[in-house]
Amino acid sequence: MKNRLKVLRAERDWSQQALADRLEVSRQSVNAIETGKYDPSLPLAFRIAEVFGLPIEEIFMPR
Amino acid sequence: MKNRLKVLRAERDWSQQALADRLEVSRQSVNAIETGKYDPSLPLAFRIAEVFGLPIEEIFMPR
DNA sequence: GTGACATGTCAATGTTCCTTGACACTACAC
DNA sequence: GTGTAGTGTCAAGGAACATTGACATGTCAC
Repeated sequence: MKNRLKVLRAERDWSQQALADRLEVSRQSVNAIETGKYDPSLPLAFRIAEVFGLPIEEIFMPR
Repeated sequence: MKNRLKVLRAERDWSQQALADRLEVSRQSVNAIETGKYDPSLPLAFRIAEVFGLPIEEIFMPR
């Protein structure tokens, strides 16, 4: 699962910590998802989509 | 996380086993997701969306 | 009433997600 | 140089996801 988190975060000039705060997860979780160590849970994916105001499909994509 | 799996499956007249086969997961996993025991992983949610030809947001919803 | 299918659920096990706490490195300000 | 912010990564633990195998129930055809 690839994702556009890093770009979306950069567009908004948010640090990993700032995004983590908005998502109410740890900074390590944001970093792990961004660097592809694992995928977010579905509920977290929904929160990420909400924070960025985009559908899940425009943030995450297979492969 | 609520979901419309049971209805979507009924519309297509698929058994839980038939859906599980298409998703390449166990029947128990389909049942557990349908009955709300837990949420699917993000990759599985994508496969579910693909199988039904719908965006994730039209199958799963918060609360 | 026996057989086949569909569904719900349980136990036990393994993997993945998410946590806290820590350490290293870079870059930039002071 | 010292301090601070940002990022990447590790270890260890707990919570959530997914598995196989099994058993119970109900329905429907035959």
